[in-house]
Amino acid sequence: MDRLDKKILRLLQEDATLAVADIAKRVGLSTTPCWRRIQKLEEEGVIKRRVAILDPAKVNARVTVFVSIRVASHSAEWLRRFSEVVGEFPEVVEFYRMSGDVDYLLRVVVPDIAAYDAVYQRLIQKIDIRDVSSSFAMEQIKYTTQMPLDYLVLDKDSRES
Amino acid sequence: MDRLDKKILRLLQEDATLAVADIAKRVGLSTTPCWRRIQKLEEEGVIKRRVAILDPAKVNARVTVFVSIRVASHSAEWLRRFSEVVGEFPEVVEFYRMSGDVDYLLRVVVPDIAAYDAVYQRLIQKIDIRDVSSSFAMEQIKYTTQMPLDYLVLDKDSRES
DNA sequence: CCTGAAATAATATAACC
DNA sequence: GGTTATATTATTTCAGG
Repeated sequence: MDRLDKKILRLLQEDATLAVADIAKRVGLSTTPCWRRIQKLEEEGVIKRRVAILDPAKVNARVTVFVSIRVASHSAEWLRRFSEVVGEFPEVVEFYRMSGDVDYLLRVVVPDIAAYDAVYQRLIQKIDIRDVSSSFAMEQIKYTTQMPLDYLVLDKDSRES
Repeated sequence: MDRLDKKILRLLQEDATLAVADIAKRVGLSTTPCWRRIQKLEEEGVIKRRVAILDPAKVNARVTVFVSIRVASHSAEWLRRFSEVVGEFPEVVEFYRMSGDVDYLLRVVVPDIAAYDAVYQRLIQKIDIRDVSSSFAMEQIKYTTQMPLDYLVLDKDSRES
């Protein structure tokens, strides 16, 4: 991964509809080698996918709730089951295992508080949780899918990881 | 927005590289009307953009930190300034104004704890914050950009909002 | 608003230096 | 890495239901 790959990634994180020829121009390459780089980045899994980003408000997903969870059990089996259950909820868009006070943190997306309560009820019914605390977001001030590329380690010989 | 638009959105949220002809087939349309629907969804802003999703680990953005912030001032001017500053940090990928105990919540993405500390220092140097609390994620168990479409309100006459 | 055909323009992909 | 073909797709147009 070198400087040019980084530039390409930056562009594709911004706008994945850019034509390869456009990207090539901006990066200072001709289209074929640029295309080959993009292929490689996809094969290596650096680029995982290309997706459409929707406007949450326009699909009635206006409210974000952060759900802090403290659990009873800490077994691997319990976590497996928990992950499975959470995976079934399309309203849960992010799910982290945390250090410290809270064991897990969920970001849940719903149209309103009532819908959140329904999700909450379904969730605690499916799985045993010791303690749940919900925090509501009033406003999403920033949201991006763009990873910071400032920490990328560049290499002359594009290695995989 | 009708049932077919919803299907289209579902597909494009999954994979934005699908050819219009493919989508059309899966949705049960021929390509021209399907293409027109996609155009319309873009014009209406339901589809905001198409982006490449990178593997955080492969671009050295392995660590997620949630930063809870309590502020000194609650003025609109302060928030404007705060938003501006936060916007300059590519490491801050999500930023919410919260209700309740915490005023703001940030999701910060960095390679490691040391890098987080550097971000933290830069941040509190640029802006006056009363209280900051950082929680580290040990593992990202789920992350998706797909909004749940179960709450979409369908209409015979595709209206804008 | 839909189907389907058909023509054109843009782009991706492949072959070759 | 570049240039030049070729194959796919997107995009537009048209006739008709």
